[in-house]
Amino acid sequence: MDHLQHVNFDLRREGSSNDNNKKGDEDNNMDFKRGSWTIEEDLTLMNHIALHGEGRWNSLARSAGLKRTGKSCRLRWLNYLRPDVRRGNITLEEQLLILELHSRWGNRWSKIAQHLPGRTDNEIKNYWRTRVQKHAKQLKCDVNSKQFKDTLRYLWMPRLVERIQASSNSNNQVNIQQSNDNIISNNNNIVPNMSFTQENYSSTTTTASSENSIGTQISDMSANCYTNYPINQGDYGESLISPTGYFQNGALDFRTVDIHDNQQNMSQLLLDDVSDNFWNIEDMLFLQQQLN
DNA sequence: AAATGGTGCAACCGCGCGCAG
DNA sequence: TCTGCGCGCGGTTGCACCATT
Repeated sequence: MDHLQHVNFDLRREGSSNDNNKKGDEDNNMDFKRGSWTIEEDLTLMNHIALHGEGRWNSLARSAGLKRTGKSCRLRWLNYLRPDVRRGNITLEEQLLILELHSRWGNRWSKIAQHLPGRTDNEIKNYWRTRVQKHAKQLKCDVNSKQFKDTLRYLWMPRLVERIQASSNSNNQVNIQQSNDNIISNNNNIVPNMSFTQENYSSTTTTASSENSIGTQISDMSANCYTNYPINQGDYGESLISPTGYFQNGALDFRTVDIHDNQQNMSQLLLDDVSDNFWNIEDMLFLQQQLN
């Protein structure tokens, strides 16, 4: 039960308090339990939401008999217990989408998450901080610098597209419509018509590594998100598939790329770091090709 | 085998917005 | 208009796990 690995951690926060109780927040009230959620608490919350739906989190927490703040319940539900939440490795397609959308919107994690089915803003934020910022740090440049943004935009993202295309060529095509019919539930609050027990608990909190049909189908779907995935476009004025226009019709367009403008920067990056597992040997060769 | 350091990620925090009264 | 509450967002924290020494 991989997803429960952290259930008992963070006990240091148990019972701690803070005087800044403002705006009606109950977060710092000593009467509320803090720290890791137990299986029993999870089951209580899931069953209550299954019966009564979500929202009005403070009163929900009270009526469910949970000694938790509404905030804590909401967070637990949205980031962990929702049936459609998807955890596990961020796929290449999702990485590409995150980079694209972040280049457009910045740290608007929830907005970005709306376009990655099953992914939470917290998970995307964690991905950005642990992966992308790490690489910026290793490349000795600020994550918000033009240098690093250019690296993402002109080298990392096209490279991801190449990898996606390479992998999609070797995989069977997926019936997107079928996936769409069966899966698309992002942005909707799903209240399954079932109650949760300890026995079916694990199957309701899916992980990406599990071979359940939902995880597989979502993965299949995301594999095609740059070609024909009918994502909810929300407030996009133009195509979500190619927000910045680099990937029109699924094809790379380097017309706007003047790699030589960044030649000095990129050369310095190459000198600075060749050891990272993201910028592997293949990537280094690719970068050098672009610079020559 | 033990110690140490790095990483991933769940959970917490403060802040601000929107809405109802 | 003002006030309080509910909620969501982005940033931060710190433990468990894992790899390395």
